[in-house]
Amino acid sequence: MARRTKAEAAATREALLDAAEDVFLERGVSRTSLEQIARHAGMTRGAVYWHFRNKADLFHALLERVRMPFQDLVDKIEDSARIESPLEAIRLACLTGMARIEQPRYRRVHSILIHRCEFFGDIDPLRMQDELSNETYQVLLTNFTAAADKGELATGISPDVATRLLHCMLTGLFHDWLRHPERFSIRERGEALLDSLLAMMRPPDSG
Amino acid sequence: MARRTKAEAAATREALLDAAEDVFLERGVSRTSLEQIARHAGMTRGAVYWHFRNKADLFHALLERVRMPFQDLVDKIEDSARIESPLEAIRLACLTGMARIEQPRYRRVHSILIHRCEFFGDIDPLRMQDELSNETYQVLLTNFTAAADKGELATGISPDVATRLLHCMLTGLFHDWLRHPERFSIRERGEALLDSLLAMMRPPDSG
DNA sequence: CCATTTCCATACACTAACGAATGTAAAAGC
DNA sequence: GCTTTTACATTCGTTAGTGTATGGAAATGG
Repeated sequence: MARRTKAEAAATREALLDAAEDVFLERGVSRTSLEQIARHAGMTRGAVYWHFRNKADLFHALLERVRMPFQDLVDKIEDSARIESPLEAIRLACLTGMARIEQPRYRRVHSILIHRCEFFGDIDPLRMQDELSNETYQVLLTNFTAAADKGELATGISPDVATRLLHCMLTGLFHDWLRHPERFSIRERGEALLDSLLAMMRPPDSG
Repeated sequence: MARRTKAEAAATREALLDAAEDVFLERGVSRTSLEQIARHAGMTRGAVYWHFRNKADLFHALLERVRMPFQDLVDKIEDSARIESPLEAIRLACLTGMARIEQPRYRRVHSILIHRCEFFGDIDPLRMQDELSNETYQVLLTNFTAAADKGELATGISPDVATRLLHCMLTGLFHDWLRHPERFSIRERGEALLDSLLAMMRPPDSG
């Protein structure tokens, strides 16, 4: 086979990553061979070993394609809503996050990470889940604390409890949805649950 | 090596299952060989292939050891609390479930199922999670519906929303805890969150 | 326009793991 | 007490997957 142009080479690299996404989702990471990935992309293992060192390196590249700068998302939210109300900032942050996660590429990669792979090489899904979990927890906590200071939380509901409640609800919703993403829209159901929970947290006279 | 008595044979079978639990947790299911399991139990692969057909059969036996009859748990709860209040029945069911899950054997097997294995053979962790999820959802829904009929839910909170909120919170708490079971007790933190959420759901005058 | 590099295909060696076959000594059954 | 069965250990053949080495043709740079 002949050498490709640079654009073609970049295209086959993307095709390999796309194929890996497909086969990983279908068969699980450990059960898929590099041969299967190459065949699914219309290539051979030679192409795989040219673009990536091994399966772990390929997997790492898969994650890189969806690496979302979490702090950017937080900053954007805070810029637009910190002047108004912390609870509204929380609402916007959650909605934006869910909208992003619903995009096919993000959804598929998270599905692979959580349901289709055990830890291997230098990649530990548990650590990645943990980091994301802690980040959202911290953001929620600071905003709920600010909300309490502004009197947006009902008496008897501490920022700590509010944070843990919402945090658990979000991760639970995420896992339930990820098991069957076709059954419902996480953005729609998430918004309903989020609004219900936030309404229950507000002081009784603010309805 | 000589033949063992029936009791000794049963003991080595349990030892093999114990060893499998250990190695599965440590290395993940797909990355552990039957040789490693056998060695960890002080045996050889011959013992493994005598007691089990293959790795899938061994894994199946692992699950059988913790197979909890969910309906029994539900019935026991309903027997003891259906006469009083549906919300109290929910509370008891959740507490009992969390206490059971906190036992080492249940915890370890669930950790393996969720974090340490991809689907393989006839075992699909997603299907098992889904069944458990649906069962708890149905139990919660019927009890929350009964609670609404008895006026135990605040106006504006439908049984449907209440069910989904608590259900998401429980699965989220479960996943958060299972990632680091040593960080906190799911029973203690779960009870606090559960009480907070149920308090927010009750009509305002019932405090 | 020529040498070199690139992008992949093909071929090869090597290993880990499986499953079956076989060996074996003691326990169970009668 | 003799045979049969059990409960493993040991050995062996086979295969799937990996990583590397080599080949080749076209693109790229000068």
